[in-house]
Amino acid sequence: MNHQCDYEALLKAVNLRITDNRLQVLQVIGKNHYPLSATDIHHKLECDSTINRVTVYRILELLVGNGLIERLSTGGRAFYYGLTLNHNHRSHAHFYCKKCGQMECLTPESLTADTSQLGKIFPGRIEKVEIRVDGICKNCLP
Amino acid sequence: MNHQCDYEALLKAVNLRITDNRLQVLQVIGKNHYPLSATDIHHKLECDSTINRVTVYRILELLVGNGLIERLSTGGRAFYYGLTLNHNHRSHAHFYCKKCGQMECLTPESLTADTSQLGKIFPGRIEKVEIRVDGICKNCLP
DNA sequence: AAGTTTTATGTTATATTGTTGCATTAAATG
DNA sequence: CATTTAATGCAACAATATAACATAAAACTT
Repeated sequence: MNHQCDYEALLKAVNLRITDNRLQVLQVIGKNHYPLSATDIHHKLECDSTINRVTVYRILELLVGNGLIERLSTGGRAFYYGLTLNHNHRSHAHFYCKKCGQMECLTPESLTADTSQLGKIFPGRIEKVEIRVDGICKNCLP
Repeated sequence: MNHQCDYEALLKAVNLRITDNRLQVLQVIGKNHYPLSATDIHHKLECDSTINRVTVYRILELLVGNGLIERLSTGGRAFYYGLTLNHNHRSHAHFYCKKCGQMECLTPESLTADTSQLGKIFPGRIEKVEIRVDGICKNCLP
């Protein structure tokens, strides 16, 4: 979503060391306009580097834990990852095509949730609200 | 959610044969007041029957396919299953506690989504909208 | 700068969840 | 009752993620 990010700065901001692998993972996620799975990311990186699959998982976990990326669940079995919302990346829902497995970002306007009541009445700690639309994307429609 | 269901009638209504295993799976899901994973369901059934793990998965798939139950994704790795919405079971969001892994149904009022725009502008086929709140439930709060 | 500690990465093994293929049992149909 | 079809069980497999331990790289200490 956010093509011009300074990924070094992002890492620095949360006190993480800057390594090649971390930058590459962030870059792949950042320049993609929809969320990717760990396998997607690993495949993209394998083209020009030799990063290990497990390292990808570890970096993803680290970045999620530090709030730089977010982990989305899908109608399928894998998690997908996208850059965390920021000033030029507002909260939005996602569409998951159960045929091709691709995630798509929906515009913030197309689907909005009113969470104002929830915060008042729910007794636990709320960390995030995930809205996902499942179906068949236009490319996979018969 | 819906304790007094006639599960035989539900199966009949969608032209599925009535078997003991199917009834038991439906009963477990139906009498539970929050969605359960396949493993949860299997464990509950193993107490007084000997149903196979794979059979549980197959029945769940069948029931989802026929619209009797719905499959929810969580912040974790397993799918959870609950009875499909009906007249006394309105559409609602779910809360997932990432500590104990339990799902909770939220009241329909506490969180509502406006999907009116989406249907108009989205070019693919929309099958469902899933809203999940992740966090820590009150029992797991420190 | 050399040695020590800490952190990041790689490698292999394992866990979890779900699915497939095939044999067997049970039910429905003729 | 014989034949076909459907349901279940069992064993193997597949996909995704994590854990345990070894090694490499970086940071820190003297």
